[in-house]
Amino acid sequence: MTKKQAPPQATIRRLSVYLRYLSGLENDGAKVISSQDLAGYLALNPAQVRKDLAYFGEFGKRGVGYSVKKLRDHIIKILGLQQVRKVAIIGAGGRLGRALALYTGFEKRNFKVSALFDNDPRVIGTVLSADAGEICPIENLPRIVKDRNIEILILTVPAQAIKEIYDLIMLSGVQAVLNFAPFKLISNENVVVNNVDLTTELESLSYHLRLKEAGEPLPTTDSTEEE
Amino acid sequence: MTKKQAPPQATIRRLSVYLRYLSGLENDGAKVISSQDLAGYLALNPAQVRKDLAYFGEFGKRGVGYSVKKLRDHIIKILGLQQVRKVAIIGAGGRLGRALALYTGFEKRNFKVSALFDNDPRVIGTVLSADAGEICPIENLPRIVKDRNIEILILTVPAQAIKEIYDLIMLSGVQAVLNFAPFKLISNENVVVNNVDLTTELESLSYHLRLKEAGEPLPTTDSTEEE
DNA sequence: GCTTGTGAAACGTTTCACAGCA
DNA sequence: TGCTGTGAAACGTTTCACAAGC
Repeated sequence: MTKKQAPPQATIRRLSVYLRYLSGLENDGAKVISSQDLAGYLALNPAQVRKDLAYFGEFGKRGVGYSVKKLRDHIIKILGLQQVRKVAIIGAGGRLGRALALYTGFEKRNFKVSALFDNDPRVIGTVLSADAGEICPIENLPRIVKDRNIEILILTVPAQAIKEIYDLIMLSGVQAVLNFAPFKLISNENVVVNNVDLTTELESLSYHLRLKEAGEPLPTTDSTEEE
Repeated sequence: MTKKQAPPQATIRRLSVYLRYLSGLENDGAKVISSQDLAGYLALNPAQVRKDLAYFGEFGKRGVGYSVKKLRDHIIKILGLQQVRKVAIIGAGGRLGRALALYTGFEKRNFKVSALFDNDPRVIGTVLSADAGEICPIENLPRIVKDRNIEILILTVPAQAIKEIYDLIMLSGVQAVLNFAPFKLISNENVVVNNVDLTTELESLSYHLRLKEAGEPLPTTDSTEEE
């Protein structure tokens, strides 16, 4: 095995998808899976699956495939999912924030919503779940993040709130942010940011609708889509 | 001007981001913006901004920049946002579905939630908003999509529901899907799909946290997507 | 002067094709 | 035989660098 280079971001995301599929396979009692089968299910190229996994070691057996259980355990380790990751939601009084605060799917995947924040006095003090406790004022973010060892912040605030919270986030020392707010947060050396922009998702779909309206029953094989 | 090739998917998404920024600029009274300034604000390369725009025409003036108003209008046309796009939510009884059904931000961007679906008898018949009317049984999806000219479906259903709804979606003739459900839907020639996977977003952040724990340097990346 | 539009170069990711091994 | 692991090729996107034009 030679010197490995850093895996692409896309590889990390696919690992997460492989993991979910492998968990299902294990429940069904499957012992072994080939890159062919894994790729087929997810509409990927088998070589890509093998490359993705090879970034992290040699997990397969030639002529056989990958042990479902062993591969699953490896991916859990690679993604750092053995331990519970504590999460806080900023903007917990809004619709999306509340929905995420009450969403139970995170716990199944080892993420625990452990604090809630908002700046609206009407919701501060409200209790949405036992684990997360009451909604706290945003000013308390740095202290509470440290007290409760929060590792990930989920942002669901309106656009104008960014000015108010950016410095507090940086002060908090948190290292990862999942941003649903309608502005792009840039990763820096201290904080990794994943941006999810619902408007952009809908607008990119609108673009494809417009393309079809414009009538491109095509001579050439187009395939404008991605994952 | 020579033969244009198809713009990358990433370009389409950036157009959506440019559009939001341009709208803000216009409110602030700005008349002209350079690729330099636009790129600076969004942490992009100026050449990339120019290339993105050049896929669709020559909108700028050399030595000057781009007219904020004209560029904004162009992007609206490119993305097909002049007209209202009707949206339906499948899984409107769940937490995320409800939050999106009640979210008012879509309307501001010209998307109108015009129908709601669920398969839970306890929520069918419930009215969440005047425009969307009452929550309908999923069986009615194909008929209602056609009756109300729904163009985009938003999926917020649990994993096991896919078997039940996949054929109904294809039958409905809808051409675009925004999928929040924890399985990957593949685009085909009839339907474009954007996948947003909350678990994958969190797990990729967990990977970066684990990297830092292991004491490795961080390549600053960011994401979106996807897919 | 300044900024756009664009070929060409650089970079990154995916796919191919096959050696190596069970 | 069957499937993995991997260099090399193919492909796609981003960045550079500069000619063209205001």
